[in-house]
Amino acid sequence: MFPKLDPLLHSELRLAVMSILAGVDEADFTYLKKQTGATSGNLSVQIDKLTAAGYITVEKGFKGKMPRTTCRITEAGQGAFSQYVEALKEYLSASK
Amino acid sequence: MFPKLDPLLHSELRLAVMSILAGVDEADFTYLKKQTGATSGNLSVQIDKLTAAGYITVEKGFKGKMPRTTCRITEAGQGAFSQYVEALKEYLSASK
DNA sequence: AAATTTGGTTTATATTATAAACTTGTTTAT
DNA sequence: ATAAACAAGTTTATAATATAAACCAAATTT
Repeated sequence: MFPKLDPLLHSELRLAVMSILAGVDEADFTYLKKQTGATSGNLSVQIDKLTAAGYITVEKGFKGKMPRTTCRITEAGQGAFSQYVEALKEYLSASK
Repeated sequence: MFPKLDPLLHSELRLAVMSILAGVDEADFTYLKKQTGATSGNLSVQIDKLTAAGYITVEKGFKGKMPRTTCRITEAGQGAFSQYVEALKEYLSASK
């Protein structure tokens, strides 16, 4: 009745990050930070976890002389996100 | 952009419990346990938290000679659940 | 050239979820 | 009548998670 929710996505900040990345081609660290309102430390850790899971990829480069970390969602990440959304609907609509 | 998700509801088991209670007049401990597949210990703890938050009420009685714990959602609980659902939608549809 | 800002990472702490062990009482079998 | 098994939970311990605080290196500003 209640499907298991992917613990990697059932986290406020990681979900927000995935939600942003799902709708955009790429986004860099500072953009994600601004949009989510997260602290750098928290964001850094959560990005690592999503990367380790293969849900996103991280590319490190420079924008001029400043470091720049760019994130993209992967196919696997898109799939997991969709599945999570579907699973969650079961929880939200069980009352019907 | 991303509203804060009520941490009391952003938990797999508590959300399942609230989801069930939102659609029914009352439900007892064993019913909730069967429907959610949770262990007794986990369920007991999460019910306590929902009770402490005022989201549900617990009534202890007997069914024949056996103890029976009946749970109901409160007005506050209904409200918090609805708000949570609305907030969550922001996360799921940010990609649009 | 000192101070500040940018863009992060690492480490420590607080919170949470979960499971394991225990309790109390009831049925069922011997 | 008594022991064994079961029901319905609670309490306590452990593992996992989230979050914040502290730190670092390089670039920019004053």
